[in-house]
Amino acid sequence: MAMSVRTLCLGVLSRGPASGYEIRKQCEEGPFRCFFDAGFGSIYPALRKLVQDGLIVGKEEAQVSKPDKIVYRLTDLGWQAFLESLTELPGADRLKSDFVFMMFFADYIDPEHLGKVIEKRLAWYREEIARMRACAADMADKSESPLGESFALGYGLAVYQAAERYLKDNRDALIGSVAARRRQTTVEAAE
Amino acid sequence: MAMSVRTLCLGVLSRGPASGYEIRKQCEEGPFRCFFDAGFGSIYPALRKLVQDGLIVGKEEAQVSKPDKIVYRLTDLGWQAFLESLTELPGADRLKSDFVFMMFFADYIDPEHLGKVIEKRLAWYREEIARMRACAADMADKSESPLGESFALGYGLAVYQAAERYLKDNRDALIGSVAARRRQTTVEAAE
DNA sequence: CGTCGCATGTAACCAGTTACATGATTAA
DNA sequence: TTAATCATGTAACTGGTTACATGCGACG
Repeated sequence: MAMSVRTLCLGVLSRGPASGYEIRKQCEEGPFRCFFDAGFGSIYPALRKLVQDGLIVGKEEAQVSKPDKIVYRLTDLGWQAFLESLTELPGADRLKSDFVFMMFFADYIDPEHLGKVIEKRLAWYREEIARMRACAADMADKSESPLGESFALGYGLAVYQAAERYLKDNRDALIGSVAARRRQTTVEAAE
Repeated sequence: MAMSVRTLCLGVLSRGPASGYEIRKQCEEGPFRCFFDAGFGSIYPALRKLVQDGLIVGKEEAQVSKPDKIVYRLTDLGWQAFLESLTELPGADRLKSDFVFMMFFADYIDPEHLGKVIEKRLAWYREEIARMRACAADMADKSESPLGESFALGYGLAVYQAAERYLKDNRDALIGSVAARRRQTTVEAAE
């Protein structure tokens, strides 16, 4: 299965009709947040393509004190394509982390800056974890909420918590060691 | 800091001279493996660009019973650029996971296929964890190995282990529930 | 005698990002 | 009146992937 903005849109629409703007919102805020990202610049063209291919249909809806919006929903063909995509094998995960790249070269980073960077990441993780917890609580309220959604959310939560814990537990040792090594090399250079 | 193949090459070369081919190998096998990925099609052009910009220099080296290779190393300017890139703030991580996308819609997946997919992912995690452990052991042998490298490796290990554990602990419940719900809806449809 | 590993590269392609354009309404 | 939110979209660009081209030596 090649996860692209295209399949992402099908997935979001399988949960109910939505406009392009709302799809974007769900990527930013909903349970999707941690795994997917797509900007307007990729969503709108994808939606148009999906309409062309007959996988979705759009209906313009007027709103009070808001611009009109085009609400899309899956067609039978769209449902078929979506369900079929779920029978394939998922491709490999791809993680691109500037942060880990940086940590990899921590020895070259000023300990003070290093501390700041890790602190910031830690704060970010905590925010994300809180958001996910809130999302999980929301889900628990609704009975008959999809099993997959809570499984995926739990998965993300487990991973984020592990990352948070690792950073919390190892940050001081790393920063301390880097600082110590720096002092040492400074002394050596002076001799 | 915008992590790109360009900065990736600088990072790899900061650990010692290497050819384009060797850089690729390190991305595939070394401690970089879990965080970065780049093919020849992006590495070779990046290297040429870096030479043009004066950040690295290449020297052709003959080898016995192997094709010649071009070994690159950082120039002073290259070191400067690399170190400076480490003073910036890292961008947000981007994870693209077909697997989590699929799990999100587990309710629509045939339980048998679901089991197979999760099993495969679990096996993959175990392989990766073993590889990382071996890599960590290698590092421990060498004294004076960079602190950042083991920190980054430990971080990856922590995350992968958490993912593995979550999958192991929750897989049966998920598959069971999906199967049960399917049976139920089948019965309801029959009525 | 085939094919795998080493080694370098190019060209076409594609997906997605960024920046821009438009415009109404609402809250500070 | 300024900024923010809702809402849709386009055009240019960038970065990276894929597939191809080339060639030698080793191994089975």
